[in-house]
Amino acid sequence: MKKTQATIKDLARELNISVSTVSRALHDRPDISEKTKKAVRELAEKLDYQPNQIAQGLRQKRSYVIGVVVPEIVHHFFSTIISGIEDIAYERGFHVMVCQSKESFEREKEEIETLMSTRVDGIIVSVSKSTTDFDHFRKIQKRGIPLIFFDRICHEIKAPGVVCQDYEGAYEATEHFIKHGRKRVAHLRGPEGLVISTQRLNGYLDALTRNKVKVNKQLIVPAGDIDSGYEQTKKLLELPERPDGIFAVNDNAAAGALMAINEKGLEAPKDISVVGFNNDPVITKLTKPTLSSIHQPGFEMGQEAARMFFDVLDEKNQDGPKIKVLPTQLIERGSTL
Amino acid sequence: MKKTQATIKDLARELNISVSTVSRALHDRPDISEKTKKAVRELAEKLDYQPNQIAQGLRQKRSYVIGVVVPEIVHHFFSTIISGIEDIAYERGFHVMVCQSKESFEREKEEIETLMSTRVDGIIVSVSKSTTDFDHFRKIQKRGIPLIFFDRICHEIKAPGVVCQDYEGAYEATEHFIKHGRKRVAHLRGPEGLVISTQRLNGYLDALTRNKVKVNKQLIVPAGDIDSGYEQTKKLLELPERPDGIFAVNDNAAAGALMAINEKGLEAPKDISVVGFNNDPVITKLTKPTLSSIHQPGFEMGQEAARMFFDVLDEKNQDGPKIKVLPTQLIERGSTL
DNA sequence: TTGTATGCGTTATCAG
DNA sequence: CTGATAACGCATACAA
Repeated sequence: MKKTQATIKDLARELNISVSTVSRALHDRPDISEKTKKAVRELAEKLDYQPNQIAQGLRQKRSYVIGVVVPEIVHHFFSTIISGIEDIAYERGFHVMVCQSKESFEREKEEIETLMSTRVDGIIVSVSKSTTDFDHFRKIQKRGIPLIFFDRICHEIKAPGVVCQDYEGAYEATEHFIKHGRKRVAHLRGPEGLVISTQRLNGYLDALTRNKVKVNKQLIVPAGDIDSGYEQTKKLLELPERPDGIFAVNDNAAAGALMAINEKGLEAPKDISVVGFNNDPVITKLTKPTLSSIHQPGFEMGQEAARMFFDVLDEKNQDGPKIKVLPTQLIERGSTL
Repeated sequence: MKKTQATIKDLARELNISVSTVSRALHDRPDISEKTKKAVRELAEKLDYQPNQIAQGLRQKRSYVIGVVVPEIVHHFFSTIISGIEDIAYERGFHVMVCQSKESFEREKEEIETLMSTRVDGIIVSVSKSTTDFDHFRKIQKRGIPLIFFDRICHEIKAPGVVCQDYEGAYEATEHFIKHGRKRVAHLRGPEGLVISTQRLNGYLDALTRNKVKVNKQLIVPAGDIDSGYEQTKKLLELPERPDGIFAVNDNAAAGALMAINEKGLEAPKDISVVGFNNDPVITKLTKPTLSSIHQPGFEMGQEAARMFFDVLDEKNQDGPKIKVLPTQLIERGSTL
């Protein structure tokens, strides 16, 4: 016995009717008698028939697949977003194909190329750190494939996107320090060229200046993971006037900062307050003390990105691409007071 | 101007040759003149032609997609495995479609159903905690679709799989405690019914008995995440004879255990040693002290699972489904001595 | 209410 | 060396 999946042809042959009748019965079209519908459905059940999406896709020029490109799925934030995208996609019978750029421009280009060759119906992207050329995104649009950005969007390309209040979150965190009397607030900043880094940096800078605190460039250093957060903070603590607050571009860097602080025999938040970004459920729980952080609604961001895709697909976006901004929120824990 | 992707037909029309010639030229068949090949290639380049994988798939009864079902992509271990699978898949021109069961049996069933309807060429699964019925796996095989298990395999189904030395890792960890004079070793165990839980439990039990340490059932409690690890350890520390070592089924539970230990004013590893499982790069760094853990080769496990899939596809597995066991390794950090 | 014919983009078979 | 044609599985316009 050969193991093959049943086709409508098989059903048609067995029932002595035409394939089109089978097709229509399966789709519950009104112009088919209840009797044949029932017969078709029963046989389909019996033979465990499942429509071949490949064939359907070819016919309807649609794959029912959304391509998603993220820097790394290991990051809690990105995997949460993927779940959000899936949530909406599944409601509409779409699947999600996830690719990782691993923060490499070359890989990002390749992944997009292969997604296009699988004829995904749309591509949702968070751009890699190292991407400075954007032709591969233009290519997507040139082919008429809906393109949506999330989190790390690309201002050079006219496309819808979802971000969260990076600027406002950073502003809030920084101002929180100042309101509690901290005057030497350091910033562990993200990589240059990434919009979110700039936004968070700007929020930090503006919060300082608007609260009449002088910006000290020595206190702005790059750090994006535990190790660099640790190293950079170690250096910061050597400064003649060491910081009394640290706002980090993400929770990993903030965790590294706390390690350096503890090692130095200092105490957070008494000597130095620390705020991270992402509100990672694991990291914020494990640091000593627990880490205050700016919460980003990752799941909702994924949902929104998927909705934007469907809006483009349904041609609902009358008035050009919009960037939607989702709210962030400072979650206070042990590392601030 | 309509935005459509160029097809083989477009190339043929433009060059005044037949589609079959174009197809053959594109595939670099020997029976086509260099001149036409060159012309075709150049035009393809110019029109940015990309083969339509949907059509190719229909024709060749192959989608070039591997379906992967994991409990949750947020876990570092699983996302690492996915990267491993992708690594091998991409070499062969295959893509990976990842689904999450979210530890729900129902969702696992659904995801597998939809993967089959997209006509994936194979399915690689790590079974959910709540799965106790296995008919959906049998269905995959009944349809002739290659099925591979990894990490959380299913002994009831005859299929190839990759696991790591869960038993041996647990044995090594437990014995390590005993060799260092610990006699009251507790175990934070995983959920019942999961093979890896049982394996790790058995490794723990056997290490005790073979080293002539009496098993104390009070010291075996369930815990799989930070919170339950914390709560259960708190209770363990209330025992008249509190444990002097804790072997946890994963790093999250171990991290929770360390929180309880620190809170109680005890010190690891002096008062209690702790070993986790997974060697999560973030968790093991952040606990106080840093967490010793059993390393599992996640990336390699993914690679191996993918290789097994291709072996089935290429009909290379002459002698029935094999279960491959990858080595684990105790990585010592601050929480043990 | 049902059947016939056609085409989606590609590849394989058979002619020439 | 190249072309015509059929087929993959399905859906739809058009007939009947």
